[in-house]
Amino acid sequence: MVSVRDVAADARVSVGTVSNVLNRPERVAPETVEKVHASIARLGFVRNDAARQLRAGRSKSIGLVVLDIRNPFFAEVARGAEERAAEHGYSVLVANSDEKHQRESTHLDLFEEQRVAGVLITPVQEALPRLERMREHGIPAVLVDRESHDSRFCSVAVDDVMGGRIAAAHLLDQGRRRLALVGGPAALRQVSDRLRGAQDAAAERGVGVEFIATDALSVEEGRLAGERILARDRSDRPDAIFAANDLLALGLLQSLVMTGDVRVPDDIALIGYDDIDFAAAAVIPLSSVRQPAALIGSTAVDLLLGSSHPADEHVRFEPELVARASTLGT
Amino acid sequence: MVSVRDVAADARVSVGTVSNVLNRPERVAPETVEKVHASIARLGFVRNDAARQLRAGRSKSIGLVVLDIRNPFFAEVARGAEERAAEHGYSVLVANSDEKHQRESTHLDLFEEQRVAGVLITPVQEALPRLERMREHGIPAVLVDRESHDSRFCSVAVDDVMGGRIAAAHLLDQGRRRLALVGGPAALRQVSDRLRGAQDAAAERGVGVEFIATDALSVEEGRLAGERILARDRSDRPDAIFAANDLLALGLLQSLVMTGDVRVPDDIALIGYDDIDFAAAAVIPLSSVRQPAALIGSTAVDLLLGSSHPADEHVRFEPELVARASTLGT
DNA sequence: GTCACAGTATGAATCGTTTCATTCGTTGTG
DNA sequence: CACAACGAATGAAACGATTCATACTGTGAC
Repeated sequence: MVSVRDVAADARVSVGTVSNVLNRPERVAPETVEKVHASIARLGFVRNDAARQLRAGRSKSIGLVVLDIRNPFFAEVARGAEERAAEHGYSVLVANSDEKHQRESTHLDLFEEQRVAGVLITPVQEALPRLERMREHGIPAVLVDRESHDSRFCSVAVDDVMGGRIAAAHLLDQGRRRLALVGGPAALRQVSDRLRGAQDAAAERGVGVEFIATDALSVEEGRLAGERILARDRSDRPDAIFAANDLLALGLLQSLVMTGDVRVPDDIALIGYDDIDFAAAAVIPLSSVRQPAALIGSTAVDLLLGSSHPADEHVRFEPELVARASTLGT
Repeated sequence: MVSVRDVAADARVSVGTVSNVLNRPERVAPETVEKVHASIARLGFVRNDAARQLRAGRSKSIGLVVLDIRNPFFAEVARGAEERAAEHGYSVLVANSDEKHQRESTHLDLFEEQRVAGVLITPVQEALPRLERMREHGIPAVLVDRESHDSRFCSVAVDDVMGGRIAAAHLLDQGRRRLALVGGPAALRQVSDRLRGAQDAAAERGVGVEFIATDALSVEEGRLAGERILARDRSDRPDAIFAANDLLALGLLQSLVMTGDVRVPDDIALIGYDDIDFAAAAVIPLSSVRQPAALIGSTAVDLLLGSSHPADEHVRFEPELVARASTLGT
């Protein structure tokens, strides 16, 4: 493997000069730069990032921990983050927690060992103590898709309580009264906040919200929840369902409408959350609550790398109702 | 920042012993192990991966370059790869080429600087020379979702020509004769192979296949292609469309069915490719050609890390027709 | 009492890059 | 002609973990 030393020898300059050519060519005489570049090309030299990092004490990577990369919402967040990070000369390491503490923790360990410049994370639950410790070790964190007023972490979030409120209010406006929220695990802030918002909106009109728990926020879990609802007596079913995300909603559609005998929205109105690309093309075009995914990702990077910002800046975007056939009828 | 040296001092042992506790505790006396662990915990020591890598000469990461991480097919491939890699103690760095040479190349540069253990890649076009050079530098590659008989690289692929054949044959079986393939860029092997397979199947029955080019394989591009088709005279439209992937197909559905006046499958039958989760829940449940995404990812990792395998093993999976309403009618 | 040996622990050398205090050489000025 | 000043290049030190040849200790055998 060829190193700066080899390049230096080949170009008949010192290693320091090679390094300067690489990092601040303006301090090196043009013809020397030329000469060194020629040697680099001839020998096929490739900088060793590990050595560079070791010296620098810090890597040029940002860790991103999401709940589920298969959820297009998070895929989009990741893309937004990646793009902005690249502009700053950083790259993004994406890790999946699969909504599991254990996996989240393992990934944070890895990120710590890599001395990432910072971590963007959608915590599974209360990961704050762990993140505090990391910050003491010089690794800052930005909470993504998650409010954090109490703590001293930056955060980028969409108001999930308001989102839940918007979704439920919309269902109520359509004349529905037997509301259910499908989602889980309940410990996820996304789920509990959206539920709370829905309950608030419902309570104002004197109705309650049933909570139908799932093990995860996936299409498959949505399908299973749908089957459980189908197993009930017709009179015992909700007349409106608010799914905690679009994956669940699409799964629900599959079992309720396609294998079941439920008409949407006639029998049950359905609204999802995130407004992923696929929602608009669903069997019954899916109403949803839109979040600016890519913007969330890029903003999180800005907060992490921004030098001017205070240690606890909170950016909050507003969710937006996108009403389609699944709640409006034809 | 606390280092092995600090731990050693705190535990009153040598740095070598600390390292041994970390890496081969069986060679260290139990009580010493105990003592060192206590110091590690007390000081909050975290191993510096850069230093470790520098010494080792190689990282415990695998680079994965996909065309588009927002495509659930690739998200699933990534997950499959990640899971298998974790079993071997490796992690996966996912990078997006967005079907652009430039970006692909930049990511490969980065991976090379990081001395990754290997690269899994779905090349944008002919990236073989570049990959050969990387192999000479000790970084092996496995081609993903891409045949490679000519070269000496391992590959994991699904027979795209056969997939195209299956899709077209199915459309022809439904009595369609004016076939079109929507996809692009044409330089992508995925696109050209699927087109070729479709043309072969069509030619056998004496019909041709129109090629409707798109700039990318995305929902948005599908929408645009749909609009272009809608702009045509009714009599000039195809009666069956084979979309090069499900994203395009879902975009086509959106413009053809939801904003346009086309009935699917009555006026135009539509089939996609990949059978992503969302295909089954589409406005018209989408027929598709299924590929075992997660298996592709995990197999690629096996090929890369497998010690026994020859340098040019080729794993090929068979695509599978999944016929739904978008080609079958109700 | 000596020797061999196993079980542990040691610490200097190493990986490849960057940094920075120095040195070198040239030009311009008084 | 001496000296200041500046641009350019130098090379040793440092980053932190791992490795490996060596040293130490105590036990059992002869």
